[in-house]
Amino acid sequence: MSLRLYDTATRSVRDFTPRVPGKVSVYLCGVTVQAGPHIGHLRSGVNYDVLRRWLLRSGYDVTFVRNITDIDDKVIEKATDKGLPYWALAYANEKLLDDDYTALGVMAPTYEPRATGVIPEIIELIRKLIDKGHAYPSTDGCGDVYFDVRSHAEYGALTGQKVEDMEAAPDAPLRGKRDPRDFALWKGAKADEPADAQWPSPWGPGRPGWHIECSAMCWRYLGDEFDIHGGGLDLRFPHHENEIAQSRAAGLPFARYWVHHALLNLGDSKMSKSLGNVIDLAALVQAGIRPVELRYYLASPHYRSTIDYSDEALREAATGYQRIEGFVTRAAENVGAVEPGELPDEFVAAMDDDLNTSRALAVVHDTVRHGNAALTAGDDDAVRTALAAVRAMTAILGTDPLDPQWTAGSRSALVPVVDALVKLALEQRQAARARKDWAAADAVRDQLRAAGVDVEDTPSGPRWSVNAR
RNA sequence: GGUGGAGUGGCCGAGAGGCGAGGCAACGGCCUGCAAAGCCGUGUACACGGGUUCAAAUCCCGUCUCCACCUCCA
Repeated sequence: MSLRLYDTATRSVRDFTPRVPGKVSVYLCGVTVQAGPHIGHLRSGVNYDVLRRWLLRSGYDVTFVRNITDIDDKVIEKATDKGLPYWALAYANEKLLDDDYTALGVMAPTYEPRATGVIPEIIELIRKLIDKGHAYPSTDGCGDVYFDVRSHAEYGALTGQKVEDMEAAPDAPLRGKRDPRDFALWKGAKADEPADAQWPSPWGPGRPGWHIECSAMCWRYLGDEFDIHGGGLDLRFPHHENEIAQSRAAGLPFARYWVHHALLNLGDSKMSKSLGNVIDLAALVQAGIRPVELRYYLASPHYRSTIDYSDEALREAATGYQRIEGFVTRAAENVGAVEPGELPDEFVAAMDDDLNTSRALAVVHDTVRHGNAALTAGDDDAVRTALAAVRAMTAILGTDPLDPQWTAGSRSALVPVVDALVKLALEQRQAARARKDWAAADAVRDQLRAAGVDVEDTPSGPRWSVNAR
């Protein structure tokens, strides 16, 4: 049994077979950095990070490219509003995105190209398209170059639409278009646009249209054909449809599998910058949610299921994560930090089945339950087995509680100091308990709790931990 | 108007013709001085109306509601 993936282009789950045995190339449509990221963007990062980890664990050599779209109308507009060059705003937002991805344990991509870094490839692609009769310069002399939608018979195949049935963009001035559905490959510079947002081209100064950059980046970094192209459901049309049209019409085979993740809704609609219904990581951290808990929340539902965000559901997820974390830390205290081991067959089957993380997580919880029972029974071998399995499984999801990514904070030099101090207090408490002075014993525990230290009595004596929040 | 998708127990969330995924919450029990954690047990849910079938949450027909896309969007 090996990986099966849902492919949007065929609307079916297909066996995944990479183009080159043993190697997988992935292109993920990243973010247009017009603003800082919200948790919907983070879902995207986490979902594909899980895909990537699963491919790696399956033995593939993975080349993972995720782009940054650093120029477009809104970036220019917002930068101008703030009196900044477009590139300063784009870079600042790119850093914010990177910070959040890092905080959530999303692995850095193999490469992260920017749209403005592939202008030569973009010009080359446009030239090919014009030569083949799939693109034409605007007839009104504005410097735009358009893709001729009618010239490409496959146009609409990805989303199952017929060109005739599509609504013509209501706000689109025809400018020099032959058909209102034709889209810009190159946008001629306008008089009021900043000079540093323009590049020379055979069709006059200007900048790339929205879609062509991705075709160019795929081509430049992954070649004529590659395995998986990913992105949000909202990008299927027009963005991905247009990418396919451009690349195929230019003679490139392009992506072999199309993976789209569902969106994260807040209220009645998807979280989006333009609607303003946005929550970011900083706000959640402020509310006491740890990044690993957010990651768990984002990775738990299937990637093709919409997440209707709610504080309550996020808190419940955090509690669920803490159950796993509780077992892992207690187990490690008892039998030492066992390294991640073999994956249970059921977990592998769930992940191979179009990355069914929910089903995979059920296996994690089952294993945790058995591990807890083993802990109570004092069966160290069983504890070690369960711990190794839980660590291996959670590592795939990127939520292994013992991963240094998440334990770094508690590895403070102060830990031994606190440990010594707490031990002193616990000695007092044990003494009080020995003489059955429950009031005094409970007072110690209450004071420790107030100071941020939880005390639990176990068969092997009291243990302490810092309050989760 | 066109194209995809969804409605599952108090909540979240898998499943997709017959065996009650899993988590959170709740209740009962065990353990505990108490607590916490943990373990055991308890819930018979699949939007609605028809139909097919020995058997339907799962298939078919119809209805309702919701989401996404067709315009910048992860």
